[in-house]
Amino acid sequence: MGASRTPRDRWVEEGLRALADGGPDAVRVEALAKRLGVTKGGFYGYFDDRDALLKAMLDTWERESTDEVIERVEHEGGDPRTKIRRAGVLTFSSDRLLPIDLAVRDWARRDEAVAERLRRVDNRRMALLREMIGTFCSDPEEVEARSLIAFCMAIGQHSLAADHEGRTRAEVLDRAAGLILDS
Amino acid sequence: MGASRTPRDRWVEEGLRALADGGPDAVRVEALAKRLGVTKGGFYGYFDDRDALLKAMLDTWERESTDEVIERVEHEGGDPRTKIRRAGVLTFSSDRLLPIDLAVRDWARRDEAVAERLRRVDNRRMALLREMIGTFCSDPEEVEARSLIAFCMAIGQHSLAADHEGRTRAEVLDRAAGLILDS
DNA sequence: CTTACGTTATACGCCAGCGTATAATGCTTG
DNA sequence: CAAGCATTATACGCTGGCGTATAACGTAAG
Repeated sequence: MGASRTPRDRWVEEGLRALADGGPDAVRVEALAKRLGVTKGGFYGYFDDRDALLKAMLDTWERESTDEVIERVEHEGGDPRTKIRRAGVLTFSSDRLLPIDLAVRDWARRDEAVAERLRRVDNRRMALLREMIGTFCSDPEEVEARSLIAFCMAIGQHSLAADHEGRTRAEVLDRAAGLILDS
Repeated sequence: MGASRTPRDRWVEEGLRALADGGPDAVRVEALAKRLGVTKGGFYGYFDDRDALLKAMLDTWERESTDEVIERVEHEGGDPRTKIRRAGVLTFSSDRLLPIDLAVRDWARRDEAVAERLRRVDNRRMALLREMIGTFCSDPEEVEARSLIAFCMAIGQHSLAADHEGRTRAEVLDRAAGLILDS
């Protein structure tokens, strides 16, 4: 048998890159083919149509941004605050996952199926936050509130264009994290 | 002279609606015409091309989401916490402005000119937050941190799909606002 | 070396959308 | 009422993108 010269995964990978760069509308079969250095000839051997690729991309994203992140966080251990920051780093400092995450969030506002997937992912992340923050904060209402704040910060900071008058964003974020994560 | 049956503003308005619903790629001249009950015939009397419409839309959005909001907030008065909440309500609870705002944020990640506009808008909002929070918090570092948190919450909450185990989002948000805005 | 099979290239029909040209329409003013 | 002019409809050419069909290609197995 001829080996797969452009395997299914390469299409998914390139699709995720296009999604990150230009949103779902930028995921064009022929454009991906061009970037892969082939024509779209082989594409329809792996996928029924463009929509099947989009689904496969979301499958990959969902798996990578939950199971793999959580597994690594649990495996590497550390105290709760360290775990929170590490989960944040793994998800939201990744050049790979972060832009995809942001694109998916915007996509979810227009596509109910995507919104459903995002809800699954966010609920797992939120559960992790609750667990970690719950170890040093006893009021359940406040645990929930702080978890929400932490999550909103992790996402929102990347959608925010404001400057900070001499301070760097990282400095302000560090101070903000202190306010939320210190009991 | 024949009165303008479909004035320039109607095109901008319908364009903003399309942007809110489907992002910049959904702003299609012929689709807007259909929704306006006309053909695209008149469009090119007002705009050189589709790109000119996009610019006009951003002009309108920029004006409405800064000058008009700030003017109303300043005019209606109240104590700082009230003003903050009112500015948030005006911008981020508006069925009209909120979806446009979120769409513009995503757009800005891919278009430097849009990012530049967003930076102007966000800096003005951030200045308002700083001023208000500065009235009950003396440490400038902490003012900046709290302002960033408040802003991230205002935006981020709408991109977040997680549930809250029996509580409503509004309840959790209220508690979170308390943590940030109480000195 | 040849065959068989999976992969890729090429060519096609189709539709959506942009921008232009030109004709029809309907106010508005004289 | 008629003329003039802005607005709108219609028709066109063009491009890009989807999905299909078929032919060329290359590699592994016999």
